[in-house]
Amino acid sequence: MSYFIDVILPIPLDKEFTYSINSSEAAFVKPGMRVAVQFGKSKIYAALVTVVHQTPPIVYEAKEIEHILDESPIVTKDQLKLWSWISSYYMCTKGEVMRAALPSAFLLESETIVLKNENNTVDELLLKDDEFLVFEALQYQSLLRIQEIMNIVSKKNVLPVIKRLLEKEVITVQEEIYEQYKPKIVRYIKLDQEYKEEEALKLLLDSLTRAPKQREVLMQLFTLEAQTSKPIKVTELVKKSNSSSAVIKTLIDKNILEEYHVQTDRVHYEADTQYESKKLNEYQDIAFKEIKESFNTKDVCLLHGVTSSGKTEIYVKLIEETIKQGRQVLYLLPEIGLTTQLISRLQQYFGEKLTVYHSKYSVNERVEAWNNVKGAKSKAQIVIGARSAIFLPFTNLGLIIVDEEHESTFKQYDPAPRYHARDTAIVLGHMFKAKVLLGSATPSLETYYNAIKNKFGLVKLTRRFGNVLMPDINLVDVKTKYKKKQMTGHFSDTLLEGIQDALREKEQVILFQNRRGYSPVVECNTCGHSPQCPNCDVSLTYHNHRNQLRCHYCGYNMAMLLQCMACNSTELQTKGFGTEQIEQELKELFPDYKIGRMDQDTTRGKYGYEKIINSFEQGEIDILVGTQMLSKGLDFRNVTLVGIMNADNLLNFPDFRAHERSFQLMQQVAGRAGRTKKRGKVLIQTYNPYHQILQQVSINDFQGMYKDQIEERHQYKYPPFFRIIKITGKHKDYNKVNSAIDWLARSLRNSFHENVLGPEFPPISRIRNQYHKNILIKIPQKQSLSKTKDIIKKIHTSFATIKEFSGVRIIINVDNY
DNA sequence: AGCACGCCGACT
DNA sequence: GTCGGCGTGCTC
Repeated sequence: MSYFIDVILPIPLDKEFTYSINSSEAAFVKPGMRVAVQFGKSKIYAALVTVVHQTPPIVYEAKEIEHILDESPIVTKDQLKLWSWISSYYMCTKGEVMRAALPSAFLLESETIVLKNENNTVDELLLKDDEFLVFEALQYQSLLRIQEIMNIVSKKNVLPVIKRLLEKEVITVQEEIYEQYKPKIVRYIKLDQEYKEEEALKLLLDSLTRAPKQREVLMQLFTLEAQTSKPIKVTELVKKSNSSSAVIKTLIDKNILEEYHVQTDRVHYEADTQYESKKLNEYQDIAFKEIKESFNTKDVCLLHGVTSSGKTEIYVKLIEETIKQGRQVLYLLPEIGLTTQLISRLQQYFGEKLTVYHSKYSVNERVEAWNNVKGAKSKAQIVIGARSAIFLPFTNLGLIIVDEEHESTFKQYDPAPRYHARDTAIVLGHMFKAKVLLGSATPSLETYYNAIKNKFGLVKLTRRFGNVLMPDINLVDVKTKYKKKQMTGHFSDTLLEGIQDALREKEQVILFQNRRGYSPVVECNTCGHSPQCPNCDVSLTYHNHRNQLRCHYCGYNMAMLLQCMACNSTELQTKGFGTEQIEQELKELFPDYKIGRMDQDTTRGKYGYEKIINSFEQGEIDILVGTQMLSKGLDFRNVTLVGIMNADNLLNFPDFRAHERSFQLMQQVAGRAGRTKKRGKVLIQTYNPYHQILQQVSINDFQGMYKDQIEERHQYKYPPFFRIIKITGKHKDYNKVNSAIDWLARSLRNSFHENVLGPEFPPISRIRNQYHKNILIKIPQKQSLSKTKDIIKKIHTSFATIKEFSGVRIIINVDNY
């Protein structure tokens, strides 16, 4: 009897592949295990088994697998179900989902290594120069990696060289695969059984009088053993006894000491004093009860609570109840780097039961978290993480919390799968019959619509914690301020007075400017030319700090020009402003105060955020200037003034969500002000103070904003009334994308008629030397989603057969918002 | 995605 | 004349 398995490979191919296995392998292998398989001529991948069966493939001979990689499945059936849902809903391959879902340590790949061919004598004269270099290197080194060969011959394409050397039988090659995950082993030490008797011990110590070092080690070991019942680490003993590992090795060799190894986890928190969770105030308590009530009839509930209303405490109560039932909790956050404050708070309540999972953890740490979740270990009962945490192997999920539900970072944009973690979490919750709580001070229109339409429960929390008042928001009309000459740089007199007042009271100030760098455009005063990025269709942004011009899309940079590239005029002018310029102006205006800046440029590195946040918290910084980052869940006690430098560039963004986003962003930033007793103040500078959205922001009118925006969405056929799929073509040749996407749009129009928008070049049509062109497909609610996707797939397939358009990359983005 | 195979320009 | 550029097609 012959056996076969179907596997998913971690590459963007739509098919599953069939390999053959023998009967003993068939008895062992189960769906969800990884197997190493050869794919193509040389590559070996870790593939994931989905089905074990006995149907031989018809048109080809199945290859055999290399070997089985796991003792037991690492991926659960539920996960495979979720993967399928993601791949069909977001129109990507299962391989792409696999790549996103598994910690990279599970995705082994092979590497070709080059060895000397021992059973052949080489005539060196027959070798060419680069071949000889490799041959010579092999005389000193037993094996070479491709990377090393590249360095030796200083070429990037080394395959022809290797091929020729193989033909001349100078070398052999091997595929080396390795597991990246290495369990962390700790060496412990104890006294050999033989010396447990006091008599024997005494004799031993006497015998060591002439080896004082060894004696000292033993004495220390006794002391340590007396102090604690825990096992003693070798490293600890070395340190305490001031000796070396050599001494200990001698003792081990003499069979006086015995060493043993234990596998431990890298990630663990000290289970320091566990705080009792705080008692809820009356409003929180009502909200808590309402949420539970809504969970009786609905699976999803929206908690709409104004900024600093104490949503976290409610989450904590819900988490407590869920883990009491022995079920797991998933807590999703938009960006984990920004939320150390929240994590340490949760750690105080839940201590060891909490696992943090995100991309900045090492591959090994992630594997451990994965295994702990899979084994339903108590230390992973609560998982807090960014969007990729939805891929963990939960077995008994009871509650999912999606905090800051409106955040766009929940949607993955660039590599496929282009999934939305909030929406996927709802599907995941459904699979486990778990409850999903969405929390936000400024819910997204889609979610709020679902809540209004009774699809989700809706619970409101309108009071700030401790009855702190909502901040007082004022609009400052900079147009008249300029006319009346009441502006200093980019600051209106109103804003400056506000800052001075706050500083005088020893309070802190946050200033928001949604653009980094010094100025986004540099222009020649004589000829009007402005330096552009050579790879992208954008002006270069001037960064004063490094005196550089930088492209924010591809990272291209050059030294700041001294004269215009077109006319050699030395009169160059900067236009527009970013955080850097605000920082500089502030330094001149308030030389006695410390100014901090928080944007992508200052938060590089693992602890970039924390450094700035900490020093702001400690009061080392008086005024903090920053971009969007400032809006995300930071909790500063002493901030009483928030200034938004320029609201207009938010509102004028060419996107159907621009208004909603602006509202959310400004509300969130405003929410940073006045979190304690004193009422906070917010000043918004704008050229357009009568703009509807700004008016609504200023009076906290979420309902009004919702009503207006939802009407516009309805009128212009946008979500939640229509679904949207965006199709983008990319190619380095402008004409090629242009005609290819036009063709695609025409075919799509045959099926979807007026619901196909475009094709259109985006405002920035070239990024990294690739031209982009977009098509938008709007899908009415009554139109079947799956049929629509089938049609799109069919058109895509026939598109792919047209030779003329080959090389044009097509990106399909479902719910591209 | 990778990688091999195959066809055309720029160099020893 | 070869080297190496990239377009094309396939992978169980």
